[in-house]
Amino acid sequence: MPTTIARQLKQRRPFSSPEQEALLGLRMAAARLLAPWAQFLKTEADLSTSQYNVLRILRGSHPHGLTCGEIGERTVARDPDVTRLVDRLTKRALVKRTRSETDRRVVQVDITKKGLDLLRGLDPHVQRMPRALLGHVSQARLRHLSQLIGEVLDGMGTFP
Amino acid sequence: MPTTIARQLKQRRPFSSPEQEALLGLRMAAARLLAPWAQFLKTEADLSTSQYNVLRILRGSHPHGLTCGEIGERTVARDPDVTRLVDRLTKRALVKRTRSETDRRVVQVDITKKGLDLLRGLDPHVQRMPRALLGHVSQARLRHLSQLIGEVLDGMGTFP
DNA sequence: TGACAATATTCGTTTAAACAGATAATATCT
DNA sequence: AGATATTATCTGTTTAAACGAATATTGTCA
Repeated sequence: MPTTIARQLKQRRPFSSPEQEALLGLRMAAARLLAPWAQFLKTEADLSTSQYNVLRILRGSHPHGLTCGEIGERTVARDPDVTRLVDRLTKRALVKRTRSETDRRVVQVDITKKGLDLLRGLDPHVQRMPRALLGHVSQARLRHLSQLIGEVLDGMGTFP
Repeated sequence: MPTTIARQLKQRRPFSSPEQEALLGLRMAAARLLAPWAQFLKTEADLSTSQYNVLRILRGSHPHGLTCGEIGERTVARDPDVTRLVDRLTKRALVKRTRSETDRRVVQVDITKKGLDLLRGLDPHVQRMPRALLGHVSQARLRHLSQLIGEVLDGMGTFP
């Protein structure tokens, strides 16, 4: 018996529009995916999701590093908050700062060996997660799902 | 030109599996949906998403109210944390507590008129949101998306 | 040179969430 | 009646995020 989103939400009434149903479905899926993920990161590596994301970004541009501004752009955070986040990561020696030689205002933040090791230790679980959470859906359907999500993301409006 | 999730993520490599792509897609969609929502609730009504959810739940069982334990079950929160959340809502007179007559250990938490008014004021925006965010995708495709998400939610594994 | 812009930081503050531990009040069961 | 369980609270603490405001340093440009 196929389970509808309304059923999952223990909602009596059907949805008033396909948009409503899709949005609620995405929100519910998100909640069920993100919470375990955040939990896992915290217990396993004592990282918040933002911290993990920043580390991932930095691994992506290793060994060049990124400026605080660039990090802020990619994570939609404001400069002072980036500074503090980097502070916390620096305190644990997962990243390091170096003044740029060419423009001495900017600071290059780069992931350290310890940071890379931490991420590498997490990688197997990160690899495992998709199958653990989505393994019960056929690959053809997952491809279809990705296709549709791509369309949703592409040109998604703003709210409010 | 269709946009893939890999493109949205500014990722060079394609995904190693459909599961990975779908999971990342869901996470990204979630982030882009949930952040504006949280932002909106905060600026418009000074509510956190958990607070809003609790109010919604209470509206659903108005005027009977729910015990703290029941609220905790539905929001996966511990009792002391429920108490504090209810504290905050009580301080703003959005909910009220009443000792149960039959079992004087339990406290019935119920949404107040003020809380109902607050929710009602939000409702139009809540109605508007789905179209604002997803209006660019055809209804047929959204129905398809909901169908797939339903399958994902149904029998989703656990992680770790 | 001097005004202005850009970059990162510092400081202070507020907030909600999360967790642990202890306690009061009441029910229930033997 | 007494032991135990349940329900909600209180207390204390830690944490990260978020916001505002100010500041030092450096670069840019007229």
